[in-house]
Amino acid sequence: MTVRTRFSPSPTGMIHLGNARAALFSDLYAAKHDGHFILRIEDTDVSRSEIQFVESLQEDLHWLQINWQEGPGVEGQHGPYWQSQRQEIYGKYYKILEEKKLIYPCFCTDQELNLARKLQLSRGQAPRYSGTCRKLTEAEIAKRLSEGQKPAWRFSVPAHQTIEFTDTVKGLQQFKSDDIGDFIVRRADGTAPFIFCNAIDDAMMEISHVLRGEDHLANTPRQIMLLTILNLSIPKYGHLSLIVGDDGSPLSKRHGSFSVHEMRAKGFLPIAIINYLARLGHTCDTQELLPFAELAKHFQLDKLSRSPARFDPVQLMYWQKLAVQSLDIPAVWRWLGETIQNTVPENMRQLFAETIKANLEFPEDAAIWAKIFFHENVQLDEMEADIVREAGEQFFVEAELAVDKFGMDLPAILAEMKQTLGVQGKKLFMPLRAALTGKAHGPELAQIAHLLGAKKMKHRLSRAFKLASIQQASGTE
RNA sequence: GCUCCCUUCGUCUAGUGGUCAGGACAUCGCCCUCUCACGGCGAGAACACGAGUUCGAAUCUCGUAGGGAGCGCCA
Repeated sequence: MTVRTRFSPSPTGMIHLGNARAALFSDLYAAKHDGHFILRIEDTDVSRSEIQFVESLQEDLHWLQINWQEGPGVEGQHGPYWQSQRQEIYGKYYKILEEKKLIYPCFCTDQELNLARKLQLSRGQAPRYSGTCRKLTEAEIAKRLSEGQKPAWRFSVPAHQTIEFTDTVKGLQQFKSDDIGDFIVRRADGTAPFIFCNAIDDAMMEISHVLRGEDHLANTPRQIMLLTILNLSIPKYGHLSLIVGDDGSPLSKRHGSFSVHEMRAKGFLPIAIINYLARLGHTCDTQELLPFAELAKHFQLDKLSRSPARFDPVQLMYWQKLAVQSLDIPAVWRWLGETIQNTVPENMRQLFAETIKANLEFPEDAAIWAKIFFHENVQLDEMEADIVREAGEQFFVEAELAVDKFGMDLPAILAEMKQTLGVQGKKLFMPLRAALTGKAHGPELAQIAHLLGAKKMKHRLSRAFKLASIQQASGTE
């Protein structure tokens, strides 16, 4: 059997980490089995769908390296891949259902429905369509239609049945049809709602495996009923447990920014995100940072966890660090982005990227170093100023002399200062580091020296000298 | 309220009747080292609770508690 999976977002917002995970898993599964991954845009809710979201969604997916073999921009055998363009397909099935008397028109208004729901809820019952319009006679229906009322159509859920299926993640599932109310399969305006078109499209597109959020679990028996009655093929369904925030509640803006778009803007690397996601609620038998193709090889449906997983930003950062370190220098340079690139002199690019790479998590970290290296002065914080004062005037006198003598050759400078001052180790390096960079921590000093150049080094050392002498003057009072 | 799903270190998880309950991230300590990071070594840290089945239960059964989802002319 050819594996065909799909991701079917509705373009009502930016793509989220949870969505991205469902898409990723679907793609990984297809890739693992040399199948097709299909992107289908479920834009049937015209009022909420926006074209801009369709575009950003595709962009985000591509950025994550989630690529579809059929879908928008990649036409295939089973198009169109926009649900809004598939409405006539559904018409055919409405006809069959109507002929078989499996659906009926419902004239109930929103108010009536809401009232009934509230009543049932207050009585401790599950809110379910009561079946008012199911009992309508032909004559009554004809009368209402002639009055110009526009009905929605509901599926007559059969009584006393058990719908069974084996979820590829959660195992055997059983639902009683008596727990399921007659649901709408066709809106009053003639369009098909999710439950219907999603199932029909999966069948039409010959989807073999559906991986979707657990929130769809209860929809599954309905869709199976429909497909069974229409004699269409039923995909294997697997329901992914949801991702929750660190407090166990559903992931939301409260927990930070988790739209793929924002993560991208922040500087997350796609490889970091997909490696993290592939190990969230899924066991991967290796701990290495893997490219997409490798991730696909290691993806297994039976390694999917049944329990909800917490999103852990710290663990994500681990993958981000690995991902950054795995980048080669040209890739680091590109990743830094234009703003930072513009602050680094052309001939310094290679050295700059090499020097700070190990200290980077995001491009914004590089911005700090670019400022330190290429702006005129550095600002010392209290701790760094203390280090400078403690070293004393003489330290910086000697340092300046050494720079005069050896330029930016730091090993030589250090050797000289070791001689003249008789200090070494931390006492030698820290004051220099503080004076030159304004920070107690950072990359290799020898490379920093080359980034700064002798002139800037002298300038900063003389400023450090002044700082140290003020301290000495006041200290002798 | 009803239906369904879930419950192993702080987090992600391995584990399918007999394990010193394993790994990763995080934390802490040591080493490496001019600092941070990297790397190496090590430590602390978990079977939600209660019954039952069994010679033996994280593993099977039933309850309880807690968390989540669904119950739309949204998807």
